[in-house]
Amino acid sequence: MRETLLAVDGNSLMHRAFHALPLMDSNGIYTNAVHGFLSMLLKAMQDLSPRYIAVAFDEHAPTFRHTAYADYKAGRRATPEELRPQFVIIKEILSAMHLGVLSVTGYEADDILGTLSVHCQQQNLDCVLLTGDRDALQLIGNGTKVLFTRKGITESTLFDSAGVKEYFGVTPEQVTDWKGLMGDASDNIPGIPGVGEKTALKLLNEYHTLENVLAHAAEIKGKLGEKIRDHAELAIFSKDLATIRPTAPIDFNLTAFDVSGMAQGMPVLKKYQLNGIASRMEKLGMEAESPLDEDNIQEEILTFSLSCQEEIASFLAETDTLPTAIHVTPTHLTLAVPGKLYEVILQQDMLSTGLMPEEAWEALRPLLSRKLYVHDGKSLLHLLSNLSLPMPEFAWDTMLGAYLHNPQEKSYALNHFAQEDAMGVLNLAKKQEKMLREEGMLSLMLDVEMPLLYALFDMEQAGFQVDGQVLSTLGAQFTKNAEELKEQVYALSGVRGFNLNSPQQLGKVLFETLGLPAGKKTTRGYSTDADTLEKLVDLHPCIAPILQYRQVVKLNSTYIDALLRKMDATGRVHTTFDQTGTATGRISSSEPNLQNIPVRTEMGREIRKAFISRPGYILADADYSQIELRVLAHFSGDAAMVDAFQKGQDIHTRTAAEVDGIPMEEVTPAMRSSAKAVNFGLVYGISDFGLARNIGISRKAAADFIARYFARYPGVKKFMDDAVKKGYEDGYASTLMGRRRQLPELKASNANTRNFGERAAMNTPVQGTAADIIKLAMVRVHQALKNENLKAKLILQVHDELMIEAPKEEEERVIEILRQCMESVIELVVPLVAEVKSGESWYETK
DNA sequence: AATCTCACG
DNA sequence: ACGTACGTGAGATTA
Repeated sequence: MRETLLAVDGNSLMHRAFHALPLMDSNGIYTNAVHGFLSMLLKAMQDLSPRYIAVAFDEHAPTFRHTAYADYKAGRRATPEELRPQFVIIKEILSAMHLGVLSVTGYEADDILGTLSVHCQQQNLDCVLLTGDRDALQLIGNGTKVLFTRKGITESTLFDSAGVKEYFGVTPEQVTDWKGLMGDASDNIPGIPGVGEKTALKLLNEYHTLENVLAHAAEIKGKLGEKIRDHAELAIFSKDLATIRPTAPIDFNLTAFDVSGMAQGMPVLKKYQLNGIASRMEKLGMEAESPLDEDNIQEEILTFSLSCQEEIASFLAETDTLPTAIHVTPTHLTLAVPGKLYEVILQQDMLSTGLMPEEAWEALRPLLSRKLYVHDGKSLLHLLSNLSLPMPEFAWDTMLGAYLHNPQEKSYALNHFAQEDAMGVLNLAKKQEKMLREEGMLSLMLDVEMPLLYALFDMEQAGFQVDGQVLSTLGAQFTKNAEELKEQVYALSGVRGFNLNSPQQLGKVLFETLGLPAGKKTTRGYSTDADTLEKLVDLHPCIAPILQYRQVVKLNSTYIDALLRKMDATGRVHTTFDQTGTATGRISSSEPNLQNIPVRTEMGREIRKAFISRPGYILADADYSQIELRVLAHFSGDAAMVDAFQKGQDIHTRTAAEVDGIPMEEVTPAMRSSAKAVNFGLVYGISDFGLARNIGISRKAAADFIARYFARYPGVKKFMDDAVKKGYEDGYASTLMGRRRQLPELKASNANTRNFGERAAMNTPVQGTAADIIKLAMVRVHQALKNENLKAKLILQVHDELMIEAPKEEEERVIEILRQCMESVIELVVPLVAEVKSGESWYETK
C-alpha cells in the first residue's frame, strides 16, 4: 500500500478554526484556533492514517511589512489581533511534534502545498491536502486528493477528481478558469464584474476554458458578452492570480516529518493546557517518552593529557541547559578529532574570574595548533579572551559557510545545520566546502570572510572611546529643548496633555481636532511620519515644533541615553558586528548600532563630538567616494558614466548636464540635487513612483526624467535589464566576488512580490559588490597594521567608511595605509577613490 | 509581538 | 492590475 503525506494549509485551517470556535483562554493566552486546528488534524489522522505530516504557512516578503504588504493583506482579510499570536503557538507545537512546518518568503501556503504534491508524485506517495481553500482543488489528480473542511471544524469531505466535478460542477483543471471568471473576494481576486458562480459554471460548461470563453466572446450576446469583452485582461489576470505555482524552493526530507515523533509534543500541549487534545492523542496510542538517558550518550570523554595524532579538530563552546536567556553561558568546551571527542568542563568561577586552571590550559595548547573547525568563531574568540587564553586560528567557520550558501536564513544557530556537537561541525564543514566550491564562493570564504572574522573581533574588542561628559551635556540641552517644544505644540494646537510620542494620539489631534488634510494611512489610522508632516508645515504653526520635537527626542533616547548605558569602565563602547545579518553581504552593527550615528542634521551631528580618540591618539577616517555608482559604472561599462569617473568629475553634476543637455557649468544646485536622487534611485532599482515621492515631483515628470536618463546612459539601462533577466534565469543575484542572494520572490504569483524581486535583482549586485570590496579592504588594512607592528587599530566600519584609532606618531602612515589598501584592493574600469581625514573626534573627521 | 517612526549607508 | 525605491537596528507605543 502506498504511504500518504498529509499536507496542511496552516493559514486556512487556523482562520477556519478561529472563526468556528469561541475565544478560549489559557493563562490569558487565546488558544481557540490552536485547539480547533489540532482537533481537525487529529480527525484527519484517524481517517487517513498518514505516514507523514507537513504544515505550510504563508510568508510574505519582509520588505512589505510597513507598506504594500499591510495594504495587500488589508485588501484580503486582516488577521485578527486575537489570532495572530496563535500562529506562533501552533508552530511551536508542530515543531515539538516533529512535524514539518514549512514557509518560504514570497510564497503562499497553497504554493507550498502544490510543491509538496509534486514531490509526492515524484516519490510515489499519495498526497492529501487538508484545507478550506477552494484554490487547492486545482491540485487534485495524479495521486493528490483534497480533504476539504466544511462549515465548522467537525465536517470534512475527501475530494477526488470526480467528486469535485460532481459537487462543484467543474473539473480540477477548470478551477482557475472558474476563479478567473467569477473572482474570489476573500482572496482579493477581481474576476469579471457581474459574473458570479452560476454564470461562470454555465460559460465553462459551454467553452471549457477561460481562454476559449474569451476567444468566443464575440458570439456571446447581451450585457454578459459586453462585460466579458471589456474585462478580458482582468479575467486572465485573475486566473493567473488563482493559479498555484508548485515551484516553492523547499528542500526537505520527508522522513523528517514522520508522525512517529508526535508524542514529543505532549509537554508543549500541557504548557498551553490543551488537555483535551493531549488525551485524544493518548487514546490514539501516542505515549510521551521519557527523556534521553544521559548514560546512553556515547561520547568518549578523555582528558587532555592524552595526545592525539590527527591533524584537524573542531572546537566548540556548548551549553548543557536549554538556552532561555539571551546571553547563554557556555558550560563546556569540546574539541573533536575524527572518532574522538574531548571535553573541558567550564566551572562557573572560571568565567567570572576569567581564569582557567593551568593544567587544563596546558593540555589544550597542543590541540589548538591544529586546523580548527568552528561555528561562530568570533564568539568563541570572545569566550577564550575572557578566559585569558591565546587566540587560535580557524580553518573554517561553518556559520560563515552557511551564510554564504544562503544569506537569508532566519537563524544561523548550529542546530539548524548540523548535529549540535563538535563532530557535527566537522561533517558540516566538509559539506560546505564542496558546496561553496561548486558555487564559486570558496575564495570569498577563505580570502574574505574567514580573515574578516579576526578583524571584526579585534574591532569589537577595541571599542570606540566616548566622552560621557559631552553626551550628558548634550542630553540636558536636548531634554530642555524637548520640553519647550512640547509646550509650544500644546499652545499652538490648543490641545493639551496628549502624548506627543504616540502617532495615534497625534493623528487624532492633527486630522480630527484641527481638521488638517490627512495624507497616507497606516493600518492603525493616519500616518504622521516626517514626510507627511512636512507637507503640512504651511497649514498650521504647530507642525514645525512637532517635527523638531520628534528629532530631539529621537536623538536623546536612541543615542544619548543608549550610548551612556553602553559605556564600559574605561568609557569605551563595544559594538557587535554581525557578519551573517544581511541579504546583500554587508555587515550590520548592534548593541549599540554604531552604523547609524547621526550626521545629516547639524543638531544630530553634534553627537559625533562625543566619539573621540584616547589621549595621545587620533582618529583616521576613510570614506569610499561614490563606491556604489562606481561599481555600477564598472558593471555596465556605460560610456558616459565611466568617462565621468575617469575624469574625476562630480557624478551628480555630470548626470544633470547629460539629462538636461547642457554644459556642466550651467547645472544649478536644484538640478544637481534631482540628478543625485536619480542616481540613488538607480542603485535601488528605480521606479517613477519612488523617484516622484522622493523629490516631490509628479509621477509623470519622474517617468520622463528616467526616460531621459536611460537615453543618455544606455549601458546602465542594459545592465538593469540584464540583471533582472539573469535573476529570472538563475534564481539568484550575484556580486563581483561571487557572493549570491537567492531571489525566490521572482517565482511568486503576486506581481507586487515579483517587482520587489526585480528591484533586489538590480540592487544586490551593486550593494553586494561594494560590500565585497570594503570587506577585502578591511582584511588588507588589518593585516598591514599587524605587519608593520603599529599600535593603530581598526575600530569601525560603516558600509563605505573605515575608522582607525592611531597614536599621533602613526597618523601619516595610517592615512597612507587606509588610502592605499582601499583604493588598490581591486581593479575596476573606473578608479576607486578613498578620502581620508583625521582628527580627535568623529565630528572633526567629517 | 507587532507597528510606527527614524537614524545611517 | 498592482504598489514602490535598496540595505540595516532601535526606541516608544499599542495591543
